[in-house]
Formats: sequence, structure tokens, C-alpha cells
Amino acid sequence: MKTNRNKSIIIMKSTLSRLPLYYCFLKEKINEGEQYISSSVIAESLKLNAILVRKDLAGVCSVPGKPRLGFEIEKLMIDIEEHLGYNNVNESVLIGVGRLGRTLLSYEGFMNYGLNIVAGFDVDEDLIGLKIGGKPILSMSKLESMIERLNIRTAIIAVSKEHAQAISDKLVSFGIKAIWNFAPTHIDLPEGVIIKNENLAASLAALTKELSKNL
Amino acid sequence: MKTNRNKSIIIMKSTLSRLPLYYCFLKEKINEGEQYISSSVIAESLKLNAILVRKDLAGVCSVPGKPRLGFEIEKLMIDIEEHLGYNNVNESVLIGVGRLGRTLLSYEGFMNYGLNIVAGFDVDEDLIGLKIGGKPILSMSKLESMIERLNIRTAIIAVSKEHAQAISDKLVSFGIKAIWNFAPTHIDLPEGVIIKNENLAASLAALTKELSKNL
DNA sequence: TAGATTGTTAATCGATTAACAATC
DNA sequence: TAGATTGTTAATCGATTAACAATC
Repeated sequence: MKTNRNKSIIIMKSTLSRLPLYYCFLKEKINEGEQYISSSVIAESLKLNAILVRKDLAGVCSVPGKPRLGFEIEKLMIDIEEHLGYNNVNESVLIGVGRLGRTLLSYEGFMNYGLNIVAGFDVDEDLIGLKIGGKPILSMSKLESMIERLNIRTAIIAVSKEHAQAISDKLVSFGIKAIWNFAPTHIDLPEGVIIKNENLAASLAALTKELSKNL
Repeated sequence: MKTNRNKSIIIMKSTLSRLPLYYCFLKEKINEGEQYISSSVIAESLKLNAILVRKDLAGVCSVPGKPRLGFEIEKLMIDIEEHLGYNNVNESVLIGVGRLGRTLLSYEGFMNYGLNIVAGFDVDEDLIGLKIGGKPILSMSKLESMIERLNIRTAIIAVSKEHAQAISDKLVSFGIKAIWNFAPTHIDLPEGVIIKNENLAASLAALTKELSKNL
């Protein structure tokens, strides 16, 4: 872990999780015609601690900010893109073209972040051959060959919780290394495969819970 | 903050965020006919540190676990429900019945967590009067009266990013105290209103980023 | 009993906040 | 220059991990 220690190039996970927030805000600002921005303005708008923002930015920016002026927005955005890997387009497959799956297929936001779902897969014969959001829906039998041919590493699971584990096992055997799971269930995976669970219900529950604390 | 210090009833935020995970796992186990479970089994299955799980459970459970046996699953689930507030049904409104909005309206997972979207709202005349997932779609003009009548505190925003700020301002003026934002943009809110941003694209980007680190 | 598993107290780790000198 | 804003080092805070005695 002591590879490149030129200038404390170690960026905290927590910082990484805030970068999209900054990026989104900077995009707004540049659309409003702004050219420079100070960390304190960002902090205030985003309701974050000013020192925290300053430290985050210090970690990612290639050109230091200028006292009195702040950071050049355009440069800063490029730096953030670099760190988030928005430049290397990431291709993924989606399994399960139900309602949620269709939403994800046609979600345009992904493009902006360098993400591309190449196809949806489903067992339902009626869906196969259709296009949703410009993406083809293919038979499950095509899954393996597509993953191999395009060397895809990331899969999105939008099937029912009953099928999630079986599908995941298949995906892993085909070479998938990262799974974004929307099925509201726990999935067991071998070492080396990373997973991100997106439990929408739990997410909303957490919000309402916090609300009830604030009375 | 020194109200009820009977038995360290202060539960960490991080613990709270893991509770849905435990809950989901316990549900599986009880369906398999299990009656007791040990923290170490939970930890192993969920790939968490055993001590962490033990501590989390110690914090929420009303009946202590039994050495050698573990915790009674059913009791534990009830305790978790208590802590997550799954029991007090939370009602919310959804603004923006586009593709994402429709998915959320018909997402059945919410029910299990004591969450209920009472109606969807949209400006599109063609949608008004329809039912999706059993929930009516109403005109925006009905929004205020519904929030007031049912005393609703939580709103879900699934409109385009251009409209998100304006809608939020309206919602706050109607009395909404918590916003779950799916529009990929930053929203400015007054003190006292809490927000949870659900940036799907950023979420996937983070996953693929982590993948690329693992090479 | 012996052994597994619990709950708790202390140690470590990581992230946030505070303080402050440097700079335009 | 004076003042705002930067980057960095140190202090605090919170969460995780380790250690261990207590219990069935």
C-alpha cells in the first residue's frame, strides 16, 4: 500500500463518496456562467463542513486553488472525472427486465457518468427481441457469450429475490466481478467479487426513521 | 442528549444502517425453519466482522442472546422492527410519474417495511386518473390538500432535475419535512427539512470504480 | 464439565473538525 | 496592504476491532 506516496495520493473512501455531489453542483454552477468557486461556497450550498470540503478538494485537484479566487470550476470537474473514472466507459449487463429493469435500461443519467448497459436479459419470451431505451433485450442463453465477447465485469440484478442467488452464481461463473443488486435479499458470493446492495425500501425506511427522531 | 441512559440505548448510525441487512437475512432463516441463530453465523454469511454484529445485536435486542444457542430469531426480528420504525406505517407522496416514478409506485418491497405511497402526482393530464400499482395518480393541484389532510411528512421526488428545486420548495411550503430525491441534482432546503439523495448513476460509478481498484 | 457464545471494557483505526501559517 | 482563502498539521470524535470474563 506504499506505492505512490508523492503527495498523499491516498483518497479516503468517504471523500470518494462525496465527489459525485461536488461534481453535480459544479455542473450547475458552470451552467450559470461561473468560472471560479471557493470551497466555502460549495460547503455552504451543500450543507457540509467547510474544512471537510477543502480537504476533499485538496486531495483530488491537480492545480491548487488560488487564495481569494478559489478553484477553476472546469479544471476541478476534469479532476473529479479522473478520480471517479468517468472517462473509462464501463459496460454492464442487466438481468431481469421487469419494471425496475426497464427503468434502469432507459435511465439516461448513466451515460453522463461513463456507464453503459449494453443489453438486458430475461427469461420472458415476449420481451426478447424488443428494445428498451435503445438497448436490446436478449435471451438468457446469450448471456455467457456476451459477457465473454465484450469482456464485461459488471452486472446489474433486477430479478425477484427468489432468483437472485441462482443468477448471481451464474454470473460469477461467467466472469462477472461486480454485482449491483436491486433484489431485496442477501446474496452469497465468493471472495473477490464485490457487491453493492441497493435496498430501496430500507433506504426510505432509514429516511423516515431519521425524520421521526427530529420529531 | 443524556435522556435515557439506562443501558446505553444509544444506537450508532452505522448500526442502524446494518439493521435492514440483518432483518432480511433473519427472514430468510426463519423461512428455512430455523429458530435460533448466533451472531457468528450472521457475521459469516453477511461477510461482516463477528464482533461488530455481536455489538449491533446487543444494542437492539430486548432479550439477551443465550450462550451456546444464540438469539431467538423471531424475537430479534421484532426488536429490529421496533428500532427501524417498521411498525408505525409511514405515508408518503410521490411527485413525477415518469418511468422511475411508476417503478416506485408499484415497488412492492415498500409495504414490507411499513412504508406506503398514498398517491402519485404529475402534470401530465393523460396520466391523471389512472392507477399504477393500485395507487391513484392525481393532479398537482390536489397535492397541497392531500398533504394536509393526511398529515404527510415524506415526499419522493422523481421529476426531472430541472423541476426538482421548484417542486421541493412547494412541498416544503405544504409542510413536508423529509424528501427522498431521485432527481440527479442538488436541492437547496431550509433548516429542519431532511433530504436523502439517491443518485443511481453515482452509485453505479462508485461500484465500478471500486472494481477497477481490485484490478 | 468443556466449549461455544454472549456482553462489556479497552485499544485501534479512520474520518472529521480545529488551528494556523502561507499565499495571492 | 488587508482580507479572504488556501493547504497542512494536530486534536477530536466516532466506529471498528481486540481482549476477556461471564454464562448456559
